[in-house]
Amino acid sequence: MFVTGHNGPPDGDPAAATASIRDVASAAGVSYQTVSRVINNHPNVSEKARQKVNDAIALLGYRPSRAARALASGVDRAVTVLTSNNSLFGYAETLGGIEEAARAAGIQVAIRVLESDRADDVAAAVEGVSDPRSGAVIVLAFDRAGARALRALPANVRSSAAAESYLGRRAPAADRDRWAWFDDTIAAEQATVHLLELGHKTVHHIAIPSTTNVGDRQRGWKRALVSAGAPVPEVIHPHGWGTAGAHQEALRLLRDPAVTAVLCGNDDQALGVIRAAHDLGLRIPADVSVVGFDDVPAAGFYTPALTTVRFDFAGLGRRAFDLLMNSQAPEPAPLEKPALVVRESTGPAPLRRTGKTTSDKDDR
Amino acid sequence: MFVTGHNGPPDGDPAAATASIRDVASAAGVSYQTVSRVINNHPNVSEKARQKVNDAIALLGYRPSRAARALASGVDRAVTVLTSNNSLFGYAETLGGIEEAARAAGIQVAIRVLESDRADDVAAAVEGVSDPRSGAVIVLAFDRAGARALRALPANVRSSAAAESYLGRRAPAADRDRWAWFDDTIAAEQATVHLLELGHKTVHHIAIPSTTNVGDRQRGWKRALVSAGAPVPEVIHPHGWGTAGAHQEALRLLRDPAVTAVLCGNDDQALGVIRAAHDLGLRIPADVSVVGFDDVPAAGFYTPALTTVRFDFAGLGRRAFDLLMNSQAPEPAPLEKPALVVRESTGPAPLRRTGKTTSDKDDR
DNA sequence: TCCGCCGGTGTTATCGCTAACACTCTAGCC
DNA sequence: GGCTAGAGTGTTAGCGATAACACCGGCGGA
Repeated sequence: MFVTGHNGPPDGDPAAATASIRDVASAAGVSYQTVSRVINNHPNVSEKARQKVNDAIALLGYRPSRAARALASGVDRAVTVLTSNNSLFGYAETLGGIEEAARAAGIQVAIRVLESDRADDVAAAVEGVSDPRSGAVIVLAFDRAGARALRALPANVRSSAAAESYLGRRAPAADRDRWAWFDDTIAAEQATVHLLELGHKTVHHIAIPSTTNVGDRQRGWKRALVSAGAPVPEVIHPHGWGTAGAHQEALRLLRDPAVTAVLCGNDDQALGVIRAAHDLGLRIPADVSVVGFDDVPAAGFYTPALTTVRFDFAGLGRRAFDLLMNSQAPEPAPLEKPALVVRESTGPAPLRRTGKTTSDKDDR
Repeated sequence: MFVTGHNGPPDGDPAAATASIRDVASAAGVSYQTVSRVINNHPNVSEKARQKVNDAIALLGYRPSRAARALASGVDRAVTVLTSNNSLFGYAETLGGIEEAARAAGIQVAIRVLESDRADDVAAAVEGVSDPRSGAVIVLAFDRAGARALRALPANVRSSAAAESYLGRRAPAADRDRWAWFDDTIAAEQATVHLLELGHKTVHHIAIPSTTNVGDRQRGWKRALVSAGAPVPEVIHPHGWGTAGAHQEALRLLRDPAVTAVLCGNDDQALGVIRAAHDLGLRIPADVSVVGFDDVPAAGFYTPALTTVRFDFAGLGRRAFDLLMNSQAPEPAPLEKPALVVRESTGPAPLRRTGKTTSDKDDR
């Protein structure tokens, strides 16, 4: 059926073969360069020719070869997302946002996961995506591994970053355009203020592993405390991002009757705290208030329903993609501001905390 | 520095350019075909030549061009994962398993999400991945959209499928080798038996949207009931996979004092049921037992901790990849069997259910 | 001793497309 | 009327690799 190419199936059924640009050209009665112009939307093509070519394309079921395109132009129309744990809600949603935007733009999305934040793993991942011919890269810099990868990325690969807060303080101004991020500090501050306004003397903070030594959430939390004249307790750093670590730490933390409000680094941690409170016989929010971050879909159905900060992760992903492709655009893709969602897990500070721990004075 | 190619940066800094196979060849003093043989592990290359070529590769920082390879060989070393909702735990984990296996094999992973199970969306997605030159495809057939896409996939694209149960009953035997799946029926049966053995007269079932009219979980659940001589209640079909739909349905279902055990289609739904029980003043497991599916990381920290069926999703992903690439291998990648994890949400059947609904006789 | 096989290597022809340049023709200008 | 500008199209030369084939030498068997 088609004369060019090795696109035909190895055995028989020539109908399944793929048409090349030349087949289209001869069917349309133009040179194959004109076909190339049409599929690339070049301006200087007569309407008549464009029509003929498009008809031929439809007739033959022609599909441009990504490989040939990439080879001839020197760069693939693709973006690789570098991420460390794509099962976490925020990561998965961000990836989804990127994919959505990329799909609309006709650009392929590849993924590459970072095994850990160890130097060799980061280096291997960066090496795997550092070929500028393979297209652009978006780094999910929510954690240390991502932040390191981003730093290690060679300057000659087009890239942008999605992060929960701006990590490029020391970067030149021009580089800022490569970042999509939330104002994490203000979000944390608002959540803390919410608790303070409920009458809590202070707010304890269980943190997620940060990209930096002092995360921006921690900064906002501290700012709220200081400006309210509240004491600033030591930050708790459980192991990892998960529920288990926070649960374990909370089991110790909540024994202290002075602890009446806990701001957690994410919803999973908050769930661990809720469970720890339950284990200790404490009521939420009567004895202790809990706030999370992220607003995972299940958060509204926890018992009690979780007060948390909602992030527009999908929007973040779309914006990161947008920054990559249309840095010229007057306005990058819109991004909802983080918003505190008040549910059941926060309430007025208790006059006096109840629960069995009040009587349990055996712990130090 | 390098003489061939347009790989150099547009302006200056030739050191950043990319070496081509020819540069390597001349540096090693061999023909570029020999270089090709070395990077493709062809057998007939002398150890000496191989050594020289590898040295030159390291020296020049040579990296093969994926595009050129794909163009010349006719097929890209890539696999595209077709998935409908990559934020759900099982999907994300499976994707992670695929990525892990693909990374080890040096194969790129791309993703393409299915917007919905509407015919046009499915067709568009399938169209987007049906170019055999773009590499293989793995379909996540956990839902109707995935199952439809898999059916619509042309025979000439290499593909495999990951599913929660085997959907290819009517497929020819050879096609079965393309499937990675769990024995969902047995898993559901075991979970149901667990509840029956606790003394529950029957088990109600809240289902997730199935790929087929009668899901395999439903089949296993029914089998257990029938063989125990227990009545088979009508299956509840909430809207979607989420917590909200299950919560809403459970609010109605649990009003019936005869309902003492609920088997949910996934952990999110189970959370909705737990919350509904709480809303109705019912205790779990004293009044009603709840079982989920998936064992999401948070399940062990719900209040009460959820009894659920654990699935090895990452293993499923690895196996799906394995089936695609090494169908020759004597043994596909190992896959853990689904396993019931008993925690706090299941307990002996109540003699008589308590809770305010017992007195609330206003509902029909 | 001659032949043929085969390990090891080089040569040639594509793969399907884009980019740069060349060419033709018409319209608009002085 | 001659000239130029520019729209519209065709021609040519790669992009960086793979595959098929050709070639060359040494070895073992007849």
